[in-house]
Parts: sequence; C-alpha cells; structure tokens
Amino acid sequence: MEENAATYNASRYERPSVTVDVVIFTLLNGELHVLLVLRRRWPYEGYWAIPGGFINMDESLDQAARRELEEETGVQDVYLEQLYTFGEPQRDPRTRVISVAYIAIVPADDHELHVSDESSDVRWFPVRTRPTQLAFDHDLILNYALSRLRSKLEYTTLAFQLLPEVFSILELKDIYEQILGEKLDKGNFYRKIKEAGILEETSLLREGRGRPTRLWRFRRDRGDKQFVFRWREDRGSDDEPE
Amino acid sequence: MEENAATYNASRYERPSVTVDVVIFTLLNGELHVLLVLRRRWPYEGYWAIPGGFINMDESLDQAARRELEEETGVQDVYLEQLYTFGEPQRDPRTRVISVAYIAIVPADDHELHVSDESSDVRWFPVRTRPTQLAFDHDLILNYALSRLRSKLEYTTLAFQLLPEVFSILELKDIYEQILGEKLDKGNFYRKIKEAGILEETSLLREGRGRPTRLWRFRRDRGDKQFVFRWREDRGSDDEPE
DNA sequence: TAAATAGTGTCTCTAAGACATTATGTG
DNA sequence: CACATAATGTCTTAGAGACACTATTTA
Repeated sequence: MEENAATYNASRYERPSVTVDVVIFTLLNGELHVLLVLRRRWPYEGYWAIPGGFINMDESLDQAARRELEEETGVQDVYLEQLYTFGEPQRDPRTRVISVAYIAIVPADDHELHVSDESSDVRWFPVRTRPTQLAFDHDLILNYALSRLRSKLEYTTLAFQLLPEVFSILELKDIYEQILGEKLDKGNFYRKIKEAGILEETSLLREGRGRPTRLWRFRRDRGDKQFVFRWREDRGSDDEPE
Repeated sequence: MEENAATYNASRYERPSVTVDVVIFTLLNGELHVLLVLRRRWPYEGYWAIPGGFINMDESLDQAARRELEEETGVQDVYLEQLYTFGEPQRDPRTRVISVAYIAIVPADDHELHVSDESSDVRWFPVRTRPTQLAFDHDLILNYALSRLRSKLEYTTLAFQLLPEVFSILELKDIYEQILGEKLDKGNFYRKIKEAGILEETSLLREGRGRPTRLWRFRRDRGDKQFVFRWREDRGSDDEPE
C-alpha cells in the first residue's frame, strides 16, 4: 500500500501516554536533597512522587522537562540531563504510561525562592532520610538518578552545579564526600583541584572559628566536562536501572 | 475532582506515538558494521534507516527492542542497552513520534545466519563508509550510538560481545583500536588484559604464517562491567547526543 | 598559648607508556 | 636461515594515596 502525507492514518496504532519526570537535586545545609510532591489523587493518593507531567504535543522532551522544572521550582537555566526512559506496561494503573526521566541540579544559593517547605505538598527531602515508598516505580527512578549522579560526579564538573557562585575548596570536598559516600584526603583534594585549573581565586575570605577560608569561583570557560576527579574500578550500575 | 479506576478518563490527553529503534552493531571481517534497512514507503522512501517499530501496548521497552532485534537479525540473548530517547516534535512528518533508541551488539560468529547482504533491503554497512543521509534524525541517533559505544568500550567488557566464542588477544586489541580509532601498544595490551583476569586460556591454537596464536575465552563469571581498559581525560559527548 | 580550622609538602608505590627482546612457527 | 607473527621483559615517569607539617585565626 502506498502512502503519503494525505493518506497516512495516524491513529492506526494504539498509543501510550508519555510523561516527563524530573528528579531535582539541590544542596541544603551541606546535605543533598531531592524534591518530591505529594499526590492528592488516585492513583497513589497520599504517596510522595517525583514531579512530572504529560508532554504537550508541540514541545520537545527537553522543553517539557524544563517546563516541569520551572513549574515546581521557578528556576531556569540549570543543569538538566535525560536519565532513562521507563516503560513497564503496568507501571501506572491508569493506562499505559511511558516516562522519560530527567535529572536536574539546582544551585545551593537559589533554593529559598522557589518552594515552600514544611506545610506544602511539595518538599525538599534529604536524600539520606527520604521516604522510601514512593508512588509508581519512582523508587527505582530515584535510585537510578542517585547512582547516575554519583557516577557522573567523578568525570564531570557536575558538583559545581550544586555550589553557590563562590565557595571554599573544603566545601567542594564535602560535596564529593557526601555524594560519593566516602572520606577524601584533604591534601590530595587540594592538589587535584588546583592542578585541574578549573577554579579561579577570588579576593574573598570567609571568617570562621579558625583560620579564614579563601573563596573560589568555578571557571566556566574551561568547559563543563573536562575535569576528571577520580576514576573508579567499580562503576556500579551506571547504565541500567535497579 | 475525585478520581478512581472507574472514572478515570484515559483519553484526556493527546498522545504521541512511541517507537523503539535499535542500532545493531557487529564485526565483519574485523571491521565494525551497523545494520540499516531501506525504507520502501513514505516518509523518507528510498532512505536507509535504523530498524525499529511501534511498541505494542502490552510489552516493555526492552521487550519491544528485543522483538525488533529478533525480527531483523534472528538473534536472541545478545547485549542490548537503552541509549537515549529522541522526541523533537517535528522529527517524523507523519505525526508526533517519540523514539526510544537502543544499542545491540551481535557477536561476530553469528552474523551469517540472519541477514542477507547485497540484494536485500536490510544490510550491514561498515561504519566507516556508511550512508550519511539517513531517514528521520537517524544520523543523530547513529552518531550518538557510536560515541556511546566508544565510551563504554573503555570501562566495560563490551568489546567481548563483538568477538566469537574464542579469539586471540591481538584480535581483541584490533577491536579496541578500531573502535577507539588509535593504535595501542602490543605489550601493554597483553599486560593489562592478563592482569585483569577476565580471560581464560583454551588449549586451542590457530596457525598462520608466523608463530601460531593462542586462543582465549571470555570469563563471563567475572561479571560484565568490572574491567577498565583505560580511563580517558576527554570523555567527549557521552551524555548528550550530537 | 591552646584550640580550631585552613592549607602545603613530601615520601612511597603503583601502573601506564615506550620500546627492546625473546619465542615459535613456515618456506 | 630468513622471515613473519606472537608473546614477554624492562626502564622510566606521572600520578594517587598516606600522612606529617605549617599557617592564621579566635578565645
């Protein structure tokens, strides 16, 4: 059978719904947090879920993810990357739903503006003490997002996305320790980060109880993916969820 | 408005079509090849394309990819991994189509069985001399698949998927050179691969013009992702297409 | 001056790369 | 033996990790 634009029948195949879900991370009080929303309707009423929604027919996946991100947090122009697409037939009881999951990283100094905290149905949770029974397959998605976040930390400058404009080298080290879940040597960390040449010294100091800390700025002109913090033998499950 | 399974209206949102496209690689005559199909219908009639098709409502994405793979090549149980999901609104002139792309690696010794060559509308192309104007956004997908393949080669045992059951160490080195696009030192390659402990010696030798070659087998029990061939400073564009 | 925190220096050891050498087959 | 290809050995050097040390502030 010959077809062209005029004769093509677009509704020949049954179609799934497609959503975009965005796992949004930020740093609060030096701790990694994730944004979750409380579902008010069937299905999974009363469960926390990763924010997301159906795509519009005229927007790209990235655009849909940015739209969701801005709806939830008000932020624009932050790190955003496609994570994985989840499509088990029974993952949503309403109908066949395929979810394209994204990761977003919101800088530490932006967060106050966007989202109310305690009483709202949208909330930042510390990753370490987050609710475990999320709606749908969102536990799987969140765990995968975390594993990807850890993995990418080691060969990208992703960690800088979590920090405010200026920061100390030991704050940066804290982030690496938090996300990698292990202690790093102070001296070696200083050495590596300086050798990499991706930091720019500022004239700022921050006072504290001991010796004041020099503050630094991330040199965005050096590109975003050139810095390799450490290579690991065991990359864990970077490429498949679960 | 309250909802439950009975009252939920599944057709409230307009839905895109979802396809699964599978970039299938193999090794022929020691060279990396990719499988393409010739389109016989509008749109892009007469263009080569990555094999794929619409998903069924009752199968997962992985199942759909395996179904496509088997339809095209007859192989089962090969390496298969989700690559990325492409969803630009205008990427398909028929209707809104979102494509979940996969990579598959077919072992070198299987290929004769599956696909006819010259005269068919399905064909293995050497990656180096493949057609460049593919249908839809398939050039983008294929380039991204190649970049992912190269990148994963360095920290997984992916390369072994391309080889037959038994092989020589220098054949393995050839694959690395092919895909990485650079020469590797023979001695260092021997050293690394032996230290990794992922090969098992067989009693087989293959005769040639010079000294016969020892043949080896891949030790699958050692896990699939533990071997790191080399870490590179420049990971290129591993996480975003283009 | 003691305590607290920031930042530097140095030693060792592993592993990557370059390259030389030996091994084992054929005509 | 000459040639071809396979496989191993060795030397050097860069970099990671461990850890000791110095610097600059406050109480």
